Amino acid sequence: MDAKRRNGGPPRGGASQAKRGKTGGDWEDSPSIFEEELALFEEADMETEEREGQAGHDVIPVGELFSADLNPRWRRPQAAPLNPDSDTLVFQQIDLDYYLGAAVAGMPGQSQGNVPIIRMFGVTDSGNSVCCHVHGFAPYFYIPAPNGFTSDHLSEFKRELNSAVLKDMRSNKDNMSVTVLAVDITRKESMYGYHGKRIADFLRITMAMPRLIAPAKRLLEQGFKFGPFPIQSFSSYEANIDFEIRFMVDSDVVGCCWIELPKGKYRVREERKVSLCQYEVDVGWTQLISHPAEGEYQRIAPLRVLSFDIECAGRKGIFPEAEKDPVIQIASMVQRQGEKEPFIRTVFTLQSCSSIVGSQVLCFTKESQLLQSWAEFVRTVDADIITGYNIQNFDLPYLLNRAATLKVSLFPYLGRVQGIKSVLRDSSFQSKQMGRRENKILNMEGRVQFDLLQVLLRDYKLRSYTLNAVSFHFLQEQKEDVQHSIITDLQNGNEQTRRRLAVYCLKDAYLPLRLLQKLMCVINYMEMARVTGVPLTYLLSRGQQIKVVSQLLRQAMKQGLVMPVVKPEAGEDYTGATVIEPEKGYYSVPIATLDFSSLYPSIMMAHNLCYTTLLQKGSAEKLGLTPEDFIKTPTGDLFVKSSVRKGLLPDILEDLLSARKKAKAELKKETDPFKKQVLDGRQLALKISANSVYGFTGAQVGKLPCLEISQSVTGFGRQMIEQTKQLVESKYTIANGYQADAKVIYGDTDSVMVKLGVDTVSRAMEVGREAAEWVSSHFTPPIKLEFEKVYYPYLLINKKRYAGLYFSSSSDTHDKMDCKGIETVRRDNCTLVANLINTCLQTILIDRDPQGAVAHAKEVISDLLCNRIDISQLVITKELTRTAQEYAAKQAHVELAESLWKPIQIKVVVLSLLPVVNL
DNA sequence: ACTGCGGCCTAG
DNA sequence: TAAGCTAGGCCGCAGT
Repeated sequence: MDAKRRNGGPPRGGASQAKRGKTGGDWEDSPSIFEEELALFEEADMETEEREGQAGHDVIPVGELFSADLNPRWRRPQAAPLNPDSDTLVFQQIDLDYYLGAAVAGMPGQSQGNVPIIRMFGVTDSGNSVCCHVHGFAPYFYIPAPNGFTSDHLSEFKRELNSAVLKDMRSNKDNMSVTVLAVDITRKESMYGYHGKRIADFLRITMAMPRLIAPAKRLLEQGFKFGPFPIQSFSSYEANIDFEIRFMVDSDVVGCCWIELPKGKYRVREERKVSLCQYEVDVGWTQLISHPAEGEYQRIAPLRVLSFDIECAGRKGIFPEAEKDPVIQIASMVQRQGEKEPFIRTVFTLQSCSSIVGSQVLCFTKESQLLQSWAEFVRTVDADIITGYNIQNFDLPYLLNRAATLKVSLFPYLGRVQGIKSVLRDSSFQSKQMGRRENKILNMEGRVQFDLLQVLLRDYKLRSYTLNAVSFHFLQEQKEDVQHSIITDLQNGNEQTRRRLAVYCLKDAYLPLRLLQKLMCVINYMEMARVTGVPLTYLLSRGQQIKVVSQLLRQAMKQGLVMPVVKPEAGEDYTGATVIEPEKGYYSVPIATLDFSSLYPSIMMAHNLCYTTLLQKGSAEKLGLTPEDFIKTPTGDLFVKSSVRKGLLPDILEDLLSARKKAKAELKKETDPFKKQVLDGRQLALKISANSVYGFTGAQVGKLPCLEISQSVTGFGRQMIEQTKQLVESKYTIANGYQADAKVIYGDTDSVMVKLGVDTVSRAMEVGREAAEWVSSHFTPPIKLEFEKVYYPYLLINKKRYAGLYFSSSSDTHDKMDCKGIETVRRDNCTLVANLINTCLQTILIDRDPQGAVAHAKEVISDLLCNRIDISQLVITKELTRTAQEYAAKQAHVELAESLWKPIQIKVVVLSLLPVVNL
């Protein structure tokens, strides 16, 4: 195995070897479909722009020379002159960070020493890139003012804290003298717990730099003495907020929103530009206008998305190492967001390469030239988004290490800020949800790295994450057929064999673009950034919590509430949802399914559950509240009603869900497919966000856990599903004139499956709808039970394991066969088991032929026992999914299942399924 | 043969 | 320093 990973290669081991057949050797055959596709791009190009043309079939023997002007399309459109006195600058911000730098004269904020400066990168409607330095915003946090504190004490407090922080510094390499910029008294209230709207004095402590917040907080916590006050320990508020988030919340900027710099309010940098962007400007942080993503500001700028893929020539059987094995090709495709096709298609090759219609081939004689030129290409194209498959953990690190080995000194400047070197770091990211994940991180200021593999790992549960498998799954398309083991041979062949490799490489750069488009990743992620208010990059690099924090802070600020810093400590788990004991069996009658829509969010809204409404022990008495003022939840926790105070979380949830309703309504009306996609992405983001609020309150090792909220939510849920069962079973009875006594045969968390005793799907739908409406009337809005679907027939195997034919749109034909929890949907089974069970289920549910299912199972098992089935079908996916990353990175072979999945076990699986079917 | 437990993955 | 939640089936394994 010479070079590439991620090629869904053949399993190792004897039995499957024979099936390989089609390896290299026949590369003189007719052009592949992909080549024809490339050629079509060429034709389209010619039509649209005769004069320019991409000279797509050109082969450019670059050799020692490289000019960034080789192709006029590489550069962004010429930027019109910008006059800050008469022109307003409007751009969509896509990346936001901060740096420490010297203050710029005329800008607000400290003028001494290094100051934190927010930097926004973005693109204008005309496709010009912008780098905007935002000045004057400084980090801060709060502490409650001690008793007796007045404004007379401010300067003393400030002085003492400043000197304490200075003394605490191990080294003061910036030679700072001022660490505490300001201390002010403000009227605030803690968001944790209801205490009678008791607004109190808080000290707002502004620090010179973000990294000074933590030591200041620690010193104040440890016990701090100043002036006449005794030594005391201060709890802190909002001292754990990322500086970017702090800025965005305070300036009402959300991720990927449009920013307007009004004329006369900003300055243009001509000389002393530090970025490669076309416009570089300075602005005071209060001068910029942030537009909410509504109306015309829902649009997306023509961002440049660059996808690339590299090939390296490894040694036989050794995974390529950047210190030893050369990079031989880099294919790149660049597409403007919203367009259908990439407008730049190019491949950089080492040694000569025959032409490829529809793409530009640049040939280099020296690898170092190839690398340097590609870096130059990236800077020239000035991509906003960089994508590819596993670029984060393979391609980019490899290129960087290779360039370092070859001492290509100009290579590692891939960001948009001049002079900032891209360096590699290791990071480990750990969460209960995703386990520990080791990642490499490469800084590329101003460009968003959008590794498709990472997106898929986050958002999709797949059996295999190889590019080939993923492409097949989503696009019904596969990679070009080149075995990775022959890559080195292709390279060492002639310009024809290298051409074949280049086509392969181009396709690997093209597929991520196609997938990005098909899955609407860019749009969906942007909408998520807009809805939750975090920068786009956070969505791939951070967890769920930061999104809730961002929303919480925004809502809290409106009401003068501040968020406490809590020390994380794990405690006892709390009780979750109820799963109704299933009446296992095969049902040849329609089963109606009723669901509470957005159960947990609607519980929180209906009962006003929030940090700000929680009555802690003794609070009710202390505040003299009457029983009408608050409720007692099923877990015995107390919360004030919205008549006393409306909670923040219900507010957030209402905003999210009403925005979702709006998006769905607009979606219905919209005809433009592109705008439709945006709206659909938005409603999805809104739904996900609403659902993650509950999880946030229950995250014990989190930013602000509140188990009273989360356990009350699940407590209400348990009560509701129980009550729903009772209601349905008490109303739909023979005694009440119905055909039969209804029976809830199963239910999980927010749903009940009801046998209504009707014999047709359409009747089940009618009664189901009616029942849902009637049950809903017993609950506080916005809690609502909805009719969702009918299963007919229905096979209930166990808790969380069932299958059925799913009817919802029509009562005549089923939409699909729905399988939950069964081997067919689990990724820890070999495909043979999944396929066998799937076929059996189909036979049982669609053909209604359980005997046939048994016969089929027996046949497969006997085939297996007699070695009539290719053992390669027994390849397991368990290893693969667990270490999907390493798999993709190393092209690890999957193992044969013999050790784990013996035929006998398949028998067991099948037999556990079939008895339920009344054999 | 049974039980308890950890690992894995799913349902919701 | 950063990390959404619990319920629960089923497998393999160790101990009795």
